[in-house]
Amino acid sequence: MDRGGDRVSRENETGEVEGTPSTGGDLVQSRRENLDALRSAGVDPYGDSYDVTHHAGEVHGRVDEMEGEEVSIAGRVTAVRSHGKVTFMDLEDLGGQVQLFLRKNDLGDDKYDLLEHVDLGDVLGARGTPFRTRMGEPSIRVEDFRVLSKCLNPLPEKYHGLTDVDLRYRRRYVDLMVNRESRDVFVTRSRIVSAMRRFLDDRGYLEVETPMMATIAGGATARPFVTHHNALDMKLYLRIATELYLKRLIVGGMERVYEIGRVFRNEGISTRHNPEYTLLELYEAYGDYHSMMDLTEDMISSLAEEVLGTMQVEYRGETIDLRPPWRRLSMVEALMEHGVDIRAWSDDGDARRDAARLGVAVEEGVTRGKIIDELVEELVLPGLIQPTFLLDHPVDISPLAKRKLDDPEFTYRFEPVIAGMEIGNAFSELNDPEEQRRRFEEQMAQRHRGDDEAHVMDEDFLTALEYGMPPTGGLGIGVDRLVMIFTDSDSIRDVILFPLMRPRIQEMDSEEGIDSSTIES
RNA sequence: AGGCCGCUAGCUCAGUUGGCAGAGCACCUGACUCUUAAUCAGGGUGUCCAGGGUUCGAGCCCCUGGCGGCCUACCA
Repeated sequence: MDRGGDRVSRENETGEVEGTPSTGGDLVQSRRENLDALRSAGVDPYGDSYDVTHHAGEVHGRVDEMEGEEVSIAGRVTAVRSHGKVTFMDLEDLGGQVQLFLRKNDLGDDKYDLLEHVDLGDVLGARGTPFRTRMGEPSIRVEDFRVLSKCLNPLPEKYHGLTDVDLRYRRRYVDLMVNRESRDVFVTRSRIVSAMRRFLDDRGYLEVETPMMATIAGGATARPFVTHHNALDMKLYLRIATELYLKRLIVGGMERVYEIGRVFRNEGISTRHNPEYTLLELYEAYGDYHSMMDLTEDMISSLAEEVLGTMQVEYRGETIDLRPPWRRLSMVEALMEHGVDIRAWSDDGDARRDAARLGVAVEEGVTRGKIIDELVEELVLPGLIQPTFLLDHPVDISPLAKRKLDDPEFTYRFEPVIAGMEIGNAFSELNDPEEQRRRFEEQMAQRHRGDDEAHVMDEDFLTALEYGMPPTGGLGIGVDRLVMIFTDSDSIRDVILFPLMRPRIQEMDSEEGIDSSTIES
């Protein structure tokens, strides 16, 4: 039959040509028509503020005690089941969802007919009284509703949701809209960070902010992003750590400081690495790495208890028990368990032979400590599922950590490991300015041998140490990775709202913004 | 950076040996005053990632490129 004809009956002042029915390929078109229809019915489809008294989840959960009360809620329409003169809708807000029960008798003909122009995904405000339907479903008998915002784009399928990972990251707003699990992850993330602040605030730590852009990118061994300041005509680096500034504050007498902030590392992207990530760093005057271990296990287990209600979390099918005390395992012991006796190495050749024997690739010219680090990472790390402090790192890969008094080739340093993932880094801070200078010089030497991740010299930091920094314990925690464990996420991108993605061609900035200095290598 | 895999309707996915482009949901038309992955009747809405090539004929085969995922490498 000719479909073009009866199609036009429906509200078509757009001058639709016969043969090109409005139902054409464009799903957006029918939504635009509904938008226009609302406008011509005198309804502003992008309405004014709405007086919200309750959340959907609250009504859903307490429907029996709320019966007869008047409530008004607002959220997105996620399902419509129309039965002629009665319509059911699911309305979803951040906290949950509840069913709307809309009847022609209750709303009147004109209002009820507006439902014709409500699409899946529209933001709706509804006022009415909670009750249970005959099927027992907690619902709101709606007396009045308003379209608060029109959704012009079609939503992903209700059953499978949005699973295309690329789209989930690029259009996070859609992901958040339709995938409750995704929303839950970010709510949890927010709770973790705020609980973290409370934990530290309660213990007398001061939250501070230090420069994100500086002329030296120190505090870690990593390649920085480079940018340029026009007025001063100088090169600036985006920070790779907050360490050296926070320690200057300890010198200044601030005693206990922390910063939760983004750091930027110009390195690879993977399921465990995003170029910008959130780092908690804290420093405590008069502490050391033992007090930092106590603090770490105390903090992380408390966060789990507070945010998740348990200290035993499920991660990738394993139950991880965060209750203190955590296992403490030195690097030397750890390798010994894998049949590597680093005490028996008489020179670097022995180290290389052991690495080769175990099939661990080691670059030419790297230091002995680096070889130990690689062996641990390769052999030990993947097996450390339960929380473990991996401790006493070699001195040459720990330029800011204090040397062990009884074993000067190693340092008072540890990395907390959970589920085979390094989630932090901590040490008794090196506070001897002369020793620090020698360490920096050694790093510079490595740099000249081609290691462009080696630490750079920071004269002002040395000057600060010369004023005297108290013995200090310092700790860094990779917040994203911690969130991964708390939310059972296998990719860091699942816990970062907008992870870095290569731009789609049409999103490329043609004028300025992207130039060689920000996308090098 | 290297290797492997993927890209088909708004979404989730099929697509045989190279022979008219498919399903479910969504959407459109109609029915329905207690449904809930509502149901019933009817309708397929497409730059098969892009550009070349082979072929009578390409979603499928070949080449180049784009984007993504996983693994390896670097790192936390």
